[in-house]
Amino acid sequence: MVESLLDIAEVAERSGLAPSALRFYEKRGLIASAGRNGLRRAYQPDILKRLAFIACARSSGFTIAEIARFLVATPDDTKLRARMAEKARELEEDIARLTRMRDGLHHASTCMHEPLVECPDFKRTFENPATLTPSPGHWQRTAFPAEGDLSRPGEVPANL
Amino acid sequence: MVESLLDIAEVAERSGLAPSALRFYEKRGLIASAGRNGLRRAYQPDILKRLAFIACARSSGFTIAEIARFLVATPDDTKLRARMAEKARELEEDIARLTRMRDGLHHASTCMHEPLVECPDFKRTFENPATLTPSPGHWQRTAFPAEGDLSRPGEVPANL
DNA sequence: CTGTGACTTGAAGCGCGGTTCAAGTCAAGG
DNA sequence: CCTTGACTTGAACCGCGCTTCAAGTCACAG
Repeated sequence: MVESLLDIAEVAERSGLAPSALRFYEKRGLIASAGRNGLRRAYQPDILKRLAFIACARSSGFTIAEIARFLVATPDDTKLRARMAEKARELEEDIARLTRMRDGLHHASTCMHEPLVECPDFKRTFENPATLTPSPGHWQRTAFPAEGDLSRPGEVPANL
Repeated sequence: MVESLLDIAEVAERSGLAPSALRFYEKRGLIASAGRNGLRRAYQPDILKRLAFIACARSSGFTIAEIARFLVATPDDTKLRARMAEKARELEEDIARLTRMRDGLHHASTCMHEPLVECPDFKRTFENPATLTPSPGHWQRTAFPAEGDLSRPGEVPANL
């Protein structure tokens, strides 16, 4: 049982996270190592599930600080639970927005309008009611290629 | 017709964006002013729709640079269109992940496990197959309160 | 003509989520 | 024993998406 522990490198590889990210998460209280082998962190195997949850939460729009709070939450923490319920509702909106965006993109990828954003069908997707703008303070990002040459499709101003 | 133009302050108010953000978007090529009144930018009313689209795209995980490219895209830009289709597929995954997270949160907000993250039902939500980790390079964020005292629910390490 | 005050600019700064770096430590192999 | 090399640390740095700041310009009121 003493030997079921995972080295940080192994955790990094299996989780897809950089070792530096693991140390960063530890500093922020998201994870903890089960002990050390010399200087080296040793993790219990179930750290991987925790990391999977963290990754899911991160990509769902939670900050590191939020996740840290969620991870130590107990049933009597009513405020946090209220916040969870609120977050669940926010996620509904996010889902609606993403669905719109997906539909819009899907159309744009096959539409013949010049330029694409001027297509009436496309615009209609974004014209309607709520679910367009996120509740204040709420966003996301996706790093674009950096690899692969998608970085220069439209010859954007390129200023700065 | 010459008087249907909007002042930057008006656009800011109606769009919910800060004037600085509008200037920033202009610098990045996302928007353009229709002209100037003295020094002041004057915008055509339909800028608001464009901004709504931009906000939706931003909150769907697109970077400023991506949006800039999308906004100038034409039907013959096959690479970009391929990327759009790919993005649409990624959004499917995002939606699946958000849906999971929503369900997990919804359960956690009414569950009696101590601590909440150890609830088997909750864990099961995140245990299964794909749709857990985002395709590499892909994330989002949500600023937490800052207002309202949610900032200290679990007395997290507080280091740093 | 003289404020006033909302805009203009470029440059610097900020918060987040890490990565990178220099310098140090340790276990294992030869 | 000494080397090797993967880990350790704290601190510095980075990219993104803005915001803030100092200094300047302009339209309009009085």
